[in-house]
Amino acid sequence: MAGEEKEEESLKRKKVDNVPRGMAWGAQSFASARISSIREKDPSSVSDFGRYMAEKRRKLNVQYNEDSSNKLLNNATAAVAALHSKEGQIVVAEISTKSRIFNGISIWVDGFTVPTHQELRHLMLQYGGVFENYFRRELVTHIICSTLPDSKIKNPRSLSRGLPIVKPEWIVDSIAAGRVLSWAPYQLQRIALEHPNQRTLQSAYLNPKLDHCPLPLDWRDNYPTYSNMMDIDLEPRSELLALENVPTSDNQGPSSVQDGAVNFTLLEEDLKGIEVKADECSETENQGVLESHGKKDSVAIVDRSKRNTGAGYSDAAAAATHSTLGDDNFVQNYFKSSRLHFIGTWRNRYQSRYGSFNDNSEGQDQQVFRAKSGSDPAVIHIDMDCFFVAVVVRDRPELHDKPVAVCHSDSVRGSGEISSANYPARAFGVRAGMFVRDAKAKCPDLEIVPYNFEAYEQVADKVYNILHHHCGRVQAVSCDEAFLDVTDQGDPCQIASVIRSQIFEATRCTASAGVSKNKLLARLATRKAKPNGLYYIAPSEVEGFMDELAVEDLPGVGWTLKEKLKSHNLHKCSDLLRVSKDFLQREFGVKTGDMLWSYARGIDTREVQQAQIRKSIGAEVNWGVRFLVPEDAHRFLVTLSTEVATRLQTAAVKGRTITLKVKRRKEGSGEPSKFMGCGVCDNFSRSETVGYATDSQEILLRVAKQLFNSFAFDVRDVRGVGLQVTRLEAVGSGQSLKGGQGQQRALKSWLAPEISKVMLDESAPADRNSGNQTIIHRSTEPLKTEAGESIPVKSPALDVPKLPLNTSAQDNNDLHAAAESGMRNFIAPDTKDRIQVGRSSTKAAPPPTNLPPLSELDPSVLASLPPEILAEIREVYGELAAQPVVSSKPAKNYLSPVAVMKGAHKTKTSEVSNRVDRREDGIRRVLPLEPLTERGESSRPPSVRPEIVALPPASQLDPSVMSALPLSLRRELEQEYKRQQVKKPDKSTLRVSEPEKLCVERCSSTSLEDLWTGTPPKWVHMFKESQDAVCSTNDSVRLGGSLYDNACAKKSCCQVSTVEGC
DNA sequence: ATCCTCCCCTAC
DNA sequence: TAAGGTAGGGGAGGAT
Ligand SMILES: Nc1ccn([C@H]2C[C@H](O)[C@@H](COP(=O)(O)OP(=O)(O)OP(=O)(O)O)O2)c(=O)n1
Ligand SMILES: [Mg+2]
Ligand SMILES: [Mg+2]
Repeated sequence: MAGEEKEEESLKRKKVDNVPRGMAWGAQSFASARISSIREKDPSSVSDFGRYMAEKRRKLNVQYNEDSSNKLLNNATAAVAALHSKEGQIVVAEISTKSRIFNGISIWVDGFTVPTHQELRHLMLQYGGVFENYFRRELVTHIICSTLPDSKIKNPRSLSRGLPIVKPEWIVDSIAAGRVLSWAPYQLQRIALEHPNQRTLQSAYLNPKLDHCPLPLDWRDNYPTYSNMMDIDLEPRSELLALENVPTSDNQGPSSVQDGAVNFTLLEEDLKGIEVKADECSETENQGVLESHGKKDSVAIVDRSKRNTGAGYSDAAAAATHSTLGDDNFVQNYFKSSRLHFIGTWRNRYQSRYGSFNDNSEGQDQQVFRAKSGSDPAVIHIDMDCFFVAVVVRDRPELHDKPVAVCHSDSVRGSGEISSANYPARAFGVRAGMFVRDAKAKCPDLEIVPYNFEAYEQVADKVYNILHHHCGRVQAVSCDEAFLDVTDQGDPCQIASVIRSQIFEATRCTASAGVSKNKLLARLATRKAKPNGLYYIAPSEVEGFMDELAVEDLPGVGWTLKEKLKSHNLHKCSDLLRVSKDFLQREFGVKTGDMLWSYARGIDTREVQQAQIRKSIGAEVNWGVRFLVPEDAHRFLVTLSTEVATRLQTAAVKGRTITLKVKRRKEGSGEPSKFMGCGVCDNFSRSETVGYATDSQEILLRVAKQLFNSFAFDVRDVRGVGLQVTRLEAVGSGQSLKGGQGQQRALKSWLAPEISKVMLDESAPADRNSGNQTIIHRSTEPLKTEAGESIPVKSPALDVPKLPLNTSAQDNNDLHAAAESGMRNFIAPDTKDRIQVGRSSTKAAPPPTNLPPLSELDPSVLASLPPEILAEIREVYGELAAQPVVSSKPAKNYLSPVAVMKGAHKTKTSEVSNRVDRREDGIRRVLPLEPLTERGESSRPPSVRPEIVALPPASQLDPSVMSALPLSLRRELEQEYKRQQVKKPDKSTLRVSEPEKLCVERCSSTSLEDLWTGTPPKWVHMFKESQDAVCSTNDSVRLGGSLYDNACAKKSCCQVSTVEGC
């Protein structure tokens, strides 16, 4: 165990910098600055600005509301579905476009509620409202709270400064009523009044100062010293006390919010020097809430985990209560307390508020103008000093000279990580990322303070309001850090100085600032300025400044690159001047080499970018991940896919490529040194590209399961799982499809096998321990394709051929649709996830009577269909059904990654991604597919990509299937078969996976007409049932896994990351 | 050449 | 106990 830890420690990459630096020249005392300077500057513009920003944001019908850290997840979609189940998709579609009843309403949910956080979040999202994860007075219009004890609000209305505190039934009832009901009857306060005892308690919690301090109130008069703040610290508080001192009218509520002015009152108030004493919420109170939730959640699981425990898990007790095994809402509860999740999602929350303002849409004219403008470019970099510590410590004056760090754990033996250390602590060598036990070893008197994420959020908000007041070009780097392009705005140092002063006055936290001519130098200057300073690097000083720096001081040079440079005897920036750019590019890559060469000279051409289009959305958990049986992993994937789907929906984007990342305990490594950590792991990732951008949880889950199973790992070794979606497209941004021949072919090819697929899935009920399960349902004869190829029967991989074909977005403007779709499983699983379809609704032509009602087609399923198919569906159903997208590239074979990995076909696309799998001999690792592998290798040149033909062999197509199809489709289908028959058989033409054959067979034995009966049609039900089958693990898969492991062990060339941690 | 895919690296 | 996430940049190598 000790050795294990050593290994981890040695593997851990640590960055050792952040050495405290001396006060910089140009540093200015914040005390000398006056907040009033802003007000004096242009009071009206401030107010105009606030209103403008609010209006901008209000216009954003896209709400980012990233991250579901506060929510319970499990029943979320169920609740939504329950509300909608009767309406069906079309109705929901109408809701999404016409019934944005919560437009302008932004809720924050306090404590445990019914519906849960997650459910409320979904509801708000669906009905045009906003769900805030972190409370901020200026953003929230209503606080939702079920019960008083949970809320810990003792005088809700008073402490919330007029924000209504409303029971969640208000949300539910309003949706049911189709309009926003008055929240008054739902006020929580009424409950309070009905319970005198509680009311008495409430008054005890009242902050007298809040009641007696007339507003506006200049906090400087009341909090000139830290000693005054102590009062606050001693008072009982709740998270609801995170208030702004915003004067509120009695009738504040939705209406006053919707005028758009309320959201940025903070700025105005700040600029007037107003601060509320109760500004900061007590982290202890927050913790209490979190803990109570955690307990509640844990209780439910402990039983189950006990049932599971005992399978040799060395830390079973801990796992039972602190891992995926012991918490059905592990993902959300974990994120709720994760600092890295907080800072990782912060930017999205920021974008949701400033996004439309920061649209970066500077015309080229402007850019050219700026480029040519005579004045020197000026960039300010602002970074809060030891941010997390500073925010918490401002109310703990007794700590402010002592070494303090933020950490979950305060144990000398703890493995909690230091999030931030103040400068006294850094003098002892304490650094962010360190284990607290190591920090305490360096600094025995280190004081540990807990996190207060809502306060960080709030302070960051104030800071950015100030930044935006001074500069129209603000690039948010993180919650405590930003670049400002202040070219042509006067003395940049003066601006930076004022900003620093205002930040301190508004937040009582110090910021440091760097000023220079580009981002690189500004950032380096900030480093020099810290703490609480300002540093300016004049053009003439650049050279001398850079020479002093070590290479790792350059942004972008981390541990790895530093080591590489070191191996070339390049230690300092001045060393980099000695070598040619050619050399650097040869050695480190073109861009990296150029970066090194330029940065070493202080050259940085990057612009201050206000916003950037997101390219990926994902969530991962590498802490507390412990599975005993595949079902554990499955349940985890449900929550993970729900999380990612929610993020996609919240961001109003869909994506096509779904990537699953898995961390697996490295062979021979024991328990991680970090409690519940992932330890030393190998990293794996595999991706699948679906035919059409999706944000559907069902599809994400399906793919995730498939990918996960394809690894065939022993789930007990899995230590981390991540799910990411890329190739994002904005919802509604797709191009229209035009009708075409190919599209009709596509639809046929979709529908026919689809039915079959449904049958198959239904025939393979989930049974995770049944290794024979899949085989039972298979023919023992290889499936003969039209091309005469046979497909091996026993591939476990073929058990999960769920995905639509990978098609490339390359021909985005080429609307011709080649009919190369494969098997599609995507038939409406149920009535969830309907939002998006409605968006594109125009006028829906009445569907042909012999088609299933559109309401039975799952929009999320539709969303994943290839564009050509969608186009055809749309032709039939009208615009409502189809989101346009174009893709006509030949699809990759529709085989599961396992099959692919085994060499079922050799195109690169199908190769699965992680490096371990990529070894040349990787093909041979998995025995079950050996026959196919060999055949595939020998009979097909690598360059030949198997063309996918979704149609099963005509001989196996049950006539009843055809008759069940709409006439027009049937005709097309028949034509298609005819055409294929005529066509010269191409051996790569038809690669029907085994399940497809099965499907066809099963179809034959079933009354196909029946499939279309009922509401929803039977096949919808079948499809639903099929989902679990997807994830079933069987012995065959296991076998593959062990073989894989062996092969992997043999491979010494695996470029697998074995670093503990991330 | 250029694009795409699968990663690693970096920063907060 | 403890909450090791997130997203972009870019290199390597294959496909086109
Ligand atoms: N490994 C890390 C790095 C940062 N953070 C969080 C805590 C920090 O307070 C905040 C901002 O990061 P900074 O790099 O700006 O660090 P600080 O603000 O704490 O210190 P400095 O004064 O050096 O900026 O992000 C974290 O939790 N873990
Ligand atoms: Mg900082
Ligand atoms: Mg920072």
